Amino acid sequence: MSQKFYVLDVSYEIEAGKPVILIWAIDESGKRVLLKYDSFRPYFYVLPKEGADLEKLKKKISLVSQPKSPILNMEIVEKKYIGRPKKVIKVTTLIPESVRKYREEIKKFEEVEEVLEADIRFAMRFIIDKDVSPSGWIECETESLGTDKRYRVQEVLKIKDEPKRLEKIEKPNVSILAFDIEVYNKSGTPRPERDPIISIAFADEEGVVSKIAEDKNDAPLLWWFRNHILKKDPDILVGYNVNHFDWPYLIERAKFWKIPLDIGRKVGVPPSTGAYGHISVPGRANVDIYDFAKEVYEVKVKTLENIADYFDVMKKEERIIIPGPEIYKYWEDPSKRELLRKYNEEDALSTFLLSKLFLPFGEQLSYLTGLPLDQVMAASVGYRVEWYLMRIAFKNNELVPNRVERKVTQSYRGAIVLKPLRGVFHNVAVLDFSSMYPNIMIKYNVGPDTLVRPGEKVDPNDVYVSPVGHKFRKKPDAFFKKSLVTLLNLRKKIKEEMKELSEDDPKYRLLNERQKAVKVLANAHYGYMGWPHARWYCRECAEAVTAWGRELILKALKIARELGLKVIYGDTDSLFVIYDKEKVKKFIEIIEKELGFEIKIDKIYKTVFFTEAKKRYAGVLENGKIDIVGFEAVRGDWAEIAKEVQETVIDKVLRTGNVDEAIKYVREVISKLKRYEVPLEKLIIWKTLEKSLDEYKAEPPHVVAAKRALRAGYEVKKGDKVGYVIVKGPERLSKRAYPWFMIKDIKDVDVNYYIEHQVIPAAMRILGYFGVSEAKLRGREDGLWKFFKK
DNA sequence: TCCGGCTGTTG
DNA sequence: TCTTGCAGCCGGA
Repeated sequence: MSQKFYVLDVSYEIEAGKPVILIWAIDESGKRVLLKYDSFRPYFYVLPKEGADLEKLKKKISLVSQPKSPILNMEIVEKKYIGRPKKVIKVTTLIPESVRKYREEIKKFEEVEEVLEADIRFAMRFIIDKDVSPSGWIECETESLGTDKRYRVQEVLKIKDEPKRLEKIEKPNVSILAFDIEVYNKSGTPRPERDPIISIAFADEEGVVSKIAEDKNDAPLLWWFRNHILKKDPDILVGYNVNHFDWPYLIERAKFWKIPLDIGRKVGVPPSTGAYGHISVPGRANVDIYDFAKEVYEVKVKTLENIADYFDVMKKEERIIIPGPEIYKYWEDPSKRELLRKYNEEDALSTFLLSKLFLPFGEQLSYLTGLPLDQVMAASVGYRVEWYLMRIAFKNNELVPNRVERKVTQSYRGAIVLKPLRGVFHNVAVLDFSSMYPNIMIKYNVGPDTLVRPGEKVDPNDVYVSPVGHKFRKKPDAFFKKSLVTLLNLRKKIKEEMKELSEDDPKYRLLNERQKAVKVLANAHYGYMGWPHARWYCRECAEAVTAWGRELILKALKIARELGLKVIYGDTDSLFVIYDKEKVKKFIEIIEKELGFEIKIDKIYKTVFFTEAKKRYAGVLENGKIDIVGFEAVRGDWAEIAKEVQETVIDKVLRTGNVDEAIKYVREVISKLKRYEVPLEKLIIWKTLEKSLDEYKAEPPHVVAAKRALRAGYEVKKGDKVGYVIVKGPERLSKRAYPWFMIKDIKDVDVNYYIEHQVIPAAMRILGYFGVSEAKLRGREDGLWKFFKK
């Protein structure tokens, strides 16, 4: 009988010398099962050199066959390689690990041009070939193998026929368990070989539980951790920054005590490091919520508290926050241990609540790309696009190009940014080309397969010529075009389906996440082409796309002016115009008719303000909300106090036009600073260490502060955010930068720096354009001051 | 006073 | 480890 299964993860194992695909799944009744499929075999392609004798080559390949993993089959197949038809030999073997060895050997043959698709992991190969989607459904004929002590599932089943993809949107009840650990860290950054775990908390649908270590022996805690997961048997494990902190720490501590950490669904198998630096747990999806947080760029300092606060999951004012460097104190003091427990539990709970919010999108991205849920968010944007493209390639009989090491090649020209008209404007419409780059790629059939290479002869009627001279064949459809059309049509279909549903239908929510995932993938295609690491890298293609984009926006600008629309500003695919309803309507029609692209009103500003700087403006939207773009207020590398001041000034000036009140407000903040009444946390400046400390040529403040933290015993590495504060003293500024947690007394802080270099510049950036002088802002009269300065 | 290093942003 | 264009701070010559 045919059965339906929701796929959680796909892996494989070698059983009796043969590979068996393992599909960890949930059946329609909610039973956790393991499906075994034993008739899939690893393979790769051999692309012969021009004119090579294929039969001879086959014989030569058969000679390298090894008994442990013999070459089972060789077949000459017709494929396409970057759009050109090719005859290749498909070589099938037995053991996935042997593919690499065969590749290295066969690559050396003089008749061989390239060995292709020999670097696709076996489980992914299966997912692509059988069109299986993790976080989606399959249907197949099965035979029960009953229970099996080796696997922690309710039933093991053997797939008797072929697993078939099933389009079914409903989701079974997938169980989520969140956890968080706290560790002892008296001497700065905790070290697992020395510092024990002092508290662990779990959170799920049923609530929160935790356990605190009684002494420095954390073995009981580790056993409790293991047994709690096994008891709960979650499908998805979540945590915050677990891939780079909690898991490596737990694994080290478990090693120290020789405690088995086999918390997955395979008995005796501990977590291991996966392809994208994530921790892989057999049979469960181990998901790091930090991977979602990374992409929430509205939140600058991405601590769990900040992300949870931003998404209204747990407000900062309503919870306990213990600063990292002080955690150990709460454990050492018995009267404070309950606070530590509370803190730990609130972290686990907020992680759980965030996972409910984020996972649906991750599941849809997983469904589309084919990457299992635990990998898809850990993988970078480029890899997500690439796995999606590999599925498209398989469906179109296209060979997947190998990854090639490329030097940092010459860069290319990007988009156009118009110089804004300086000042305050009312009733401004922002007109945006819809999906400009994807639509250019589709219209001009852009791709490495249609690109006319130097020396190739073509009829001028058969190609599109970009403004920078690159030519693309009009036929057949480019590989990227197929991919994009598929995505754009899918999005249309999803949106139509959504119209039939009410917004509180769970199916609506799922479809909405899916259409968002589709959009993300489509929009990343252009950037992918310009990524030197991409398999389908094509610099000329990316260059042509931006060139067509520039042409398009300039043509639109001309049309707007001819219609008498006043253009204030424009960037890449948008034009800001004074909103004249009739003219804008006409403009949209002309763009559609004459240029063949869709342009839409994205938003309307009641008031919008520009300095002469590009990519910086602020406005009040029709709904009354303030929108700030580019200015210090929306950057993460300015002190909170400066951002707050600028935001308030913008609000006052744009909404009420009350410049005097803004001045009064700034003066008050300056006075507060002088009286040390602004809390330290609003004075921290956060910057990322983009390199490791010894790579810096210069010594900017955040590097100086980072070095101080390092000397104090804190681990500081590339990619970390460093929060520093400027203190008083005679030396130059950077020498006075200290890590925020090393400041003992707020009176050590150089408030003058914050007044002169943070608050006043941030306020003046706006007020300067309303005729306010720095002297006036400081409370002095204009005149003499100005005279002396000049 | 100018330039390069550096970061975080932009669409 | 998806792209380029841009502003602005800081140190050092």
